[in-house]
Amino acid sequence: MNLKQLSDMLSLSQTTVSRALNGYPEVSEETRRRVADAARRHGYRPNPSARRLATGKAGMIGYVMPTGASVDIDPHFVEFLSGLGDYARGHELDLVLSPTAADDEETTYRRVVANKQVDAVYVSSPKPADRRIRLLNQLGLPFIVHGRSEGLDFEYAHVDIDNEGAFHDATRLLMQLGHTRIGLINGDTSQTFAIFRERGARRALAASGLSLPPERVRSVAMTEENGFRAAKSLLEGPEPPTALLCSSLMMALGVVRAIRDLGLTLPGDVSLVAHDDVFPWLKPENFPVPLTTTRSSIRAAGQRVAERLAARISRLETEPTGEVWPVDLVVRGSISAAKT
Amino acid sequence: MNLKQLSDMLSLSQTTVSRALNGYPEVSEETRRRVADAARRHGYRPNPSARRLATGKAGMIGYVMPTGASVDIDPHFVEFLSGLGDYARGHELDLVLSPTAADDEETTYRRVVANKQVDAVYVSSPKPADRRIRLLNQLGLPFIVHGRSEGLDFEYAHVDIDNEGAFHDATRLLMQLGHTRIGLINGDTSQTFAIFRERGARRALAASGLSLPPERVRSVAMTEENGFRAAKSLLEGPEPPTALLCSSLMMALGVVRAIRDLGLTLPGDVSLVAHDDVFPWLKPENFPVPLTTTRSSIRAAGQRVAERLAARISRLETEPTGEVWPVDLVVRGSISAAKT
DNA sequence: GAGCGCAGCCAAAGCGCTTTGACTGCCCCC
DNA sequence: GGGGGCAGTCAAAGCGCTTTGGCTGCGCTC
Repeated sequence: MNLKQLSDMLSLSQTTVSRALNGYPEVSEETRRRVADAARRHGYRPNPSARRLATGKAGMIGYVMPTGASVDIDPHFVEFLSGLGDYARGHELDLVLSPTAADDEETTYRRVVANKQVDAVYVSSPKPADRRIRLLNQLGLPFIVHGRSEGLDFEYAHVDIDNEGAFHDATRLLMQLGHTRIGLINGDTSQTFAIFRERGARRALAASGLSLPPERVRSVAMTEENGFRAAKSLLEGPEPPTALLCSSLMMALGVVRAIRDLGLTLPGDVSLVAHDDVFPWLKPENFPVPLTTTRSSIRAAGQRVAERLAARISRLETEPTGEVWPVDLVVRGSISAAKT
Repeated sequence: MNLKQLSDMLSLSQTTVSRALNGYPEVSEETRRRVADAARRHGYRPNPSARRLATGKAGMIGYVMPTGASVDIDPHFVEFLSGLGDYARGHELDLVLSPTAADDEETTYRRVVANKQVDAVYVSSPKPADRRIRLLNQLGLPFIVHGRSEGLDFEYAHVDIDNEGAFHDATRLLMQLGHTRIGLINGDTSQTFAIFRERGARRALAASGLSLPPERVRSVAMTEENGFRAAKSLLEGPEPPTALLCSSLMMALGVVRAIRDLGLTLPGDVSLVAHDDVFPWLKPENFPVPLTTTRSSIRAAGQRVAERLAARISRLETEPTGEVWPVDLVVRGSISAAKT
């Protein structure tokens, strides 16, 4: 059933039927009702390809997804996706993933824009002065960044969590417990979230005249293995930290293993605070020693991003506003007072 | 730049230009070259919306993604996605995720088909007599199942691993070490992969006149927490198993924690074999005791599925053939001879 | 030299929508 | 009663491709 058949059936023009269905005002209420009725009865659904050709609107949101042999999509993505889906499901909004070589995202973005494949995109894992953001801003495609960049000379819409505040507070908490040598096992500092976290830790330490020397920081891809290695190298060094901050639960697994491996106790010898993105399949309270965490649900962020993306598409939202969510600090058993 | 402009520029008809670009034979070689040259120089790219309207082909593959408050997309998905991306990236194939309520996938599939949004879809986590497969078969949309269903009266294309064989072999190995009471901590048996695994274990035991009584089996969502609970309840029961089979590394984390929690040793008191889907961020060799695993890369499966999907779209592949991959058995430290 | 086949090209008809611009009554006002 | 305004409707022109069904002219055959 297409528009023509429907309009013939109703002895109306395609114009009128189209307008009736799309809520244009210049259609009488009665006609509108007749049309809506008939459309429902016959299960008429406008053909999206045709509509897209005519309007240029795709009814989809996009994500340019870096892939490649050396690229691992990380499991955070799936949580974000769950959130996106939570919202999109109710709105018949589909998501288009465009795989791209990690070193050539620009081409893919341009293709996506040129093809009018999607009405908006979201950008994840921003870096400082992120080129993708600059590009999208310039191309004029609506977008929302999950996270924040830095050093861009324009505003852009984003949803982020207060990474700096979270790690500041976590660090201060450790300091209140008497820790002065605090190590940071961070994600890759080419990404802003990691930079902010480090900054937060540093700021808290500085407030008491302490510092976070480079040798007490590790910035690595957030895997169990890297967590293990980082913790081990930190704890085996001279003047080992008495407390560790860790940017992900996956790394925390490795950290805990390293602590045990070295015959140390948690939290007796080493206190640990990790960041928890709230995975259903790995919970900080279920660690051998329940983990104190800074907590923020990535899934919730996904929902919000989807919601705002939809708002931008329909022009309900136009300002390039950022929002930054506070992060919970959840105290559990993995921290204790520093030995004196 | 659109077709008309390009053809005007070349003083050719749109027909000829279109045919030249799409490799039709009734175009002279010289013309074809001229056209190709001009197209490249001016960066002409056919508008996919128009093409799709004209041909009905979308140039995308789809996935109907269950979501909802009570649905957790699991991290295996992201690995599969990586694989899909590995292939798709080189072929400008995009992936459309259509979020759906978990209890109403059919509507979404029908919508996707009616809208001609995608040229093919893949189906994951099949159940016995899976309705989605039946539906797709009936609707005539090309598809590939990652995994297998059972009890369907028609053939369909799929890529699966030999779950039964894997767990059979793992079980046999444990039996060769003298274990007779073997427990199974499985995924949700509403899914065929879990059914096959259980069957494999059962078959191996039966071969020696042993059995796998229901009280020695747990079938749960594959989270760390569930692994912990399952292992604990198995090991605390009467006649506890001396060896455990476990369907995922995430659960294995919980299993290991339970073993420790009970003051048991791995592999002294309990041997453990887990299935490893090959995550970059959690590796069996990095467990406190390196894990013996049945191993198969989900990412590789994703690549293969994408490849075959593309082949089906272009009608290079038409037979509903299934392929079943053998699974590696990788022996590491988590198993030992049963105490006598 | 009539007739045929074929290579190469083209005009035009879709594909199924949206949107522009115009038209028809009808009411109302002066 | 002529004219302006407005509500409601419509025909037709896109959107940018693909594909159908010719058409032309050349070389060949008998």
